[in-house]
Amino acid sequence: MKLEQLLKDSTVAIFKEEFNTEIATHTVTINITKKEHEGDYTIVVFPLIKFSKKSPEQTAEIIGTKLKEKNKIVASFNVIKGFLNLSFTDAYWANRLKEIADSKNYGSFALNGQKVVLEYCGPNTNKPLHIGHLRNMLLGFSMSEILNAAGYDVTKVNIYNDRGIAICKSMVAYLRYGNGSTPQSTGIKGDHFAGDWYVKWNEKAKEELQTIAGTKGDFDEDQKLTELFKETQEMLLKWEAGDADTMALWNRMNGWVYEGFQKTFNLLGVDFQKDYFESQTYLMGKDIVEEGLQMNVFKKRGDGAVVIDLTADGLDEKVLLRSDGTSIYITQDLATAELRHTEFGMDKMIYVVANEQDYHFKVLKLALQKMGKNWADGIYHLSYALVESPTGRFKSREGKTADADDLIAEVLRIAKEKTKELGKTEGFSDEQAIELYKTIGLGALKYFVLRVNPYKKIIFNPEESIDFHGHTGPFIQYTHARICAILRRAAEIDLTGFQNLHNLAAIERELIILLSEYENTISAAAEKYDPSEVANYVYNLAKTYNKFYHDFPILSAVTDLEMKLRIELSKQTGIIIRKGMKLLGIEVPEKM
RNA sequence: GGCCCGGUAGCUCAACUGGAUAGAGCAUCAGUUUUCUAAACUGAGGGUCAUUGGUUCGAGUCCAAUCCGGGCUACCA
Repeated sequence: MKLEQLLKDSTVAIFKEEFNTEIATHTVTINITKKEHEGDYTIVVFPLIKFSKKSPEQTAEIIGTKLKEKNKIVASFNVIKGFLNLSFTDAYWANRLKEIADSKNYGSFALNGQKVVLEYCGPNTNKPLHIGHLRNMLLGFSMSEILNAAGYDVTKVNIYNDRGIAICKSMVAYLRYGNGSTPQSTGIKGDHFAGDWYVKWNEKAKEELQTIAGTKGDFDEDQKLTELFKETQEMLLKWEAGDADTMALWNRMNGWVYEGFQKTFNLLGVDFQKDYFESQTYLMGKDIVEEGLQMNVFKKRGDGAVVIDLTADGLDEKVLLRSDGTSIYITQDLATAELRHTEFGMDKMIYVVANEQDYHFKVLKLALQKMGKNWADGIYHLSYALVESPTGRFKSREGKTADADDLIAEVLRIAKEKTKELGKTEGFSDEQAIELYKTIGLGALKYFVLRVNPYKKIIFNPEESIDFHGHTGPFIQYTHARICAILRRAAEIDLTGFQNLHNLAAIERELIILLSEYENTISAAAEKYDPSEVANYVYNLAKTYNKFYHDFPILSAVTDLEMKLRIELSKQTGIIIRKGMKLLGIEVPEKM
């Protein structure tokens, strides 16, 4: 029985008995008691006084007295203004720890029968992954772990933007200047290799523009005047016509890119159960548009374009199909959504995509809902803000790219340097040491990104942002390593009966309460689609443990029972830290 | 112009969705190792929660207006 629920139900019953009124369970608000006051949980009685028709103090006093009478786990209570602070018996908390220790799957909910399709990453194949993808991947992966723990059946999918003018630019530049080089021959990672030719294309186009009169100074427009661009457009037409040579080159180049991406995915520990390719979906969508027209949800405009009128919903009239009958992005997305629904029959579909596309996803969801597709109610756009450098947005055109691979490499380098400095790898083999640098470096990076609420932008300064002290991944990892050290020494100790210790220190109770809140944290993170809930929870837990660790002897506790309980407390804290960090996609070392 | 999202300590972020004296970390200063890992712990200073009004027992949180910053408002993706 959940403590909160018990308190709420009891309070409702008390209102019936004492004040002869029915109150709704949700009017009883319960918080964890603030540290400066005595107590474990607090009932805020202000919302209840209109039912009790007594002063806040009197009401609190009555509820407190009756709660204590009815529940022997209530040890004492105090009333401050309208706040009823309840303390539970140490026996209750010691048994709560026992309960957590005994429950095998603490922190992973039973399957709830709901299916989720979660799309994330969504790279273009003409350039390497950048810091935005990094935030996307970390959020997406963590969200899938959290939803899994919350009982959902999650399928992770990726969609590759693998066609169009951009990849053709890479192909043309490679044909012209590549001389048959390959990632293997140059030693360049495949996605970077393809990206380099895309950069080359832009350089060459600019060179060519200097020989052309009548430019407007707008590269997006001017580039169309170049021979290079014409060649690229021809390439695109040949691709669309399925020309054998073009397809072969396209396949070859994209193959390199996927190989490169896969390395990054592996390093980060992210994965997908299914890949979608724009090249396979870009022609789809005519059917669903036709369906919408039949239903009179969409309409054909005078110029032949198919549109949906969303002005009543505060949006605009939105084109869904070009006047020449070809698909655009939204057309594909409509079709892909429908396709996924037939494939998976999911209850929720989550798109992890930057907030630049908020409008797009509103349109997508509304259009499908207006077509009467009930499953569209389960569409959720996990929108996240951009990652910016201290001087503003990272812009590839200004050469201020934040390449994901570079960033990861930099973090690993710093982790190695700092770890060696502290002499933490004594007694480690070379492989173990490298593994540790990776764990710590990635831990720092991932935690840095995930501790922030998704809708808030992140200011990222590669030199300064990665820290290993304080509110960081390595701080939490370190706490875990300390716990492991204790447990190694305590391996032989029989912990049976620890719950019989019935006088706990404040910090011990605080720790048990925190452990007790873990499942609530998972629920909150899943409901809000927000991994930062978990990140902040785990930090809080680690910080509290460190204080406990500092203030109390564990292995050399005075009594046997104290020792047992403290070891168990350490053990459970370690387990929850490991589980919580896993939800963030972060590993924790046993030594560091 | 319209719509969406931000604005909290010098910096990076919290605040249990309307609850108590707004909390952490970094940075600064001062401390804590013969005792389980000092990537730790303790203490100090640092705040007009962008501004102004409103709603109520109570507002960083809700409403209105204003000011800053960003995004969208494409038959691009």
